[in-house]
Amino acid sequence: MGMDMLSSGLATCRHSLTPRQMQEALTPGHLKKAKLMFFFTRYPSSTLLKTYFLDVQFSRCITSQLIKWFSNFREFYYIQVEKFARQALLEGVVDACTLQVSRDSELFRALNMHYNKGNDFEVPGRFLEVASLTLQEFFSAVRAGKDADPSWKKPIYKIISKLDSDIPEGFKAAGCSQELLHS
DNA sequence: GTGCGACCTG
DNA sequence: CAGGTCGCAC
Repeated sequence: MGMDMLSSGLATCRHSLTPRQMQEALTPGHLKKAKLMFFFTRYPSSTLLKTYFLDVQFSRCITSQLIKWFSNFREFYYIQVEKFARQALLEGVVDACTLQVSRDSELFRALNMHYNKGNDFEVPGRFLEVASLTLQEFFSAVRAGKDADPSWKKPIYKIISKLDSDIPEGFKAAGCSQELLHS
């Protein structure tokens, strides 16, 4: 009721900055690059991001936007995995161990479609391992009825957050979006 | 106070 | 994906 909507956070980006200060926003190319980076890291720190987007003039807004992107990536990722985990449960899967995400599985297709649209990047095998583990964790949790707890996903996030791997140096190159589009 | 993450919404 | 809110930690 009448409260000012001036909450802190991303919305505070609009300030009286000179044209030169507020220049250089993130481009579609940066987004594409970020999506591919997701195959290696699900929880990149702002520090790490700064070292992989050397062509970006970081500001609180830019940093927040990049962090937000990965947050959105994770959201999509976990939703997809959970969906397939529940589906496997309904289909009568018994051993969580038998749930492996391969390059020809439907889950992979969905994820690859989202983060690697043109399928022009070779997804690292490590990502398949992480995805498989995530799938198994969700499967086991749901099967055990853990989802009754409002915060049942937290333990899973904790596990997955420790599985980030190093990002290839090639990603540091400004126009890497082009070179990476091989194989 | 600020930064970050999850969750919800459009 | 961006916008906003809430909660947690520093």
